[in-house]
Amino acid sequence: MPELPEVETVMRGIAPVLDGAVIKKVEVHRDTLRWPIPADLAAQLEGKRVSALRRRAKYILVDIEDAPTLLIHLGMSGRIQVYGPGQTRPERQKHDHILLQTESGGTLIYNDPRRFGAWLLIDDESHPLLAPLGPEPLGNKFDATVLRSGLTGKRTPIKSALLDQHLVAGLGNIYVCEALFRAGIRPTRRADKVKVKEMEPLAAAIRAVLREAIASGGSSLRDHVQVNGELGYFQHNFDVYGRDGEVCKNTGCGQKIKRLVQSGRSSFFCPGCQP
DNA sequence: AAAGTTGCCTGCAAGC
DNA sequence: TGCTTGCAGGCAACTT
Repeated sequence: MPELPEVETVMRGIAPVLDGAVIKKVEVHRDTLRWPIPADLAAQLEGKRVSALRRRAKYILVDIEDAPTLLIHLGMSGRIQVYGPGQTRPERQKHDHILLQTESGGTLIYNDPRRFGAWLLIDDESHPLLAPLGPEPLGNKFDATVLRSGLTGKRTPIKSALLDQHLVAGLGNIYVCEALFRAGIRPTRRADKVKVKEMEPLAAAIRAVLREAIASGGSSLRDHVQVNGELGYFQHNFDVYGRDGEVCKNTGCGQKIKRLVQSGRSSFFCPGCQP
């Protein structure tokens, strides 16, 4: 379920239970996700207080007092559910790999059928997973200039270039398609052929698509202590993603959305609006 | 039952 | 020619 907006939504959703909480118990029921879960995870976290929750690209970072930072990635199918002190949580389900309990009676459950996710302990952002990441698209270091320099000389399709987390961090397959639609750029165009005057609209489209997705995901969670990552995507209706054969939403266009495969991933675009 | 939101790694090709 | 870099494809494991 996770691109940047979904990860942001999950992070906000777990904050009420985790932020400032003291971790009482950590149960690990699998030794490996994408990578081995640190054998000393429980020992490192138990008895420590969570000092902050952050997001970097598609990673959730849980800062712990007097301990390494917990890095969580949801991969393709990672989900997190949290239960407040008063709530009874269900029996452990299939693919519930990690359970975390707080002193105040909160519970966090990590479920991940495909196990492409990650739970790691890191010292700081110089960690090899984080250091090479590009700027946050919603931060002040991302703009048209970043795009321009990042796309120069790239013969790969613009779609692939934007999926590269080293150019800009946090975009995935869905929101790249959505952003390119808004910017009126066909996903197959060579990255270095995207014009300079298209950079600003593209940067703006990326920011807008992500902001709106966060807003819609966040609102769906407002009254839920339970975090369900699916809400982010579920509540959002996309302009092109998954709409192969359906009519373009732009007024007066009337053309049908097309699907194609680039580097093994589906792309969706409007032939009329994305020349 | 084909396709799926993730990212790392490989092997090959292009370019200098 | 040999090195570096970049890119397309494969893969991980399971659900719908």
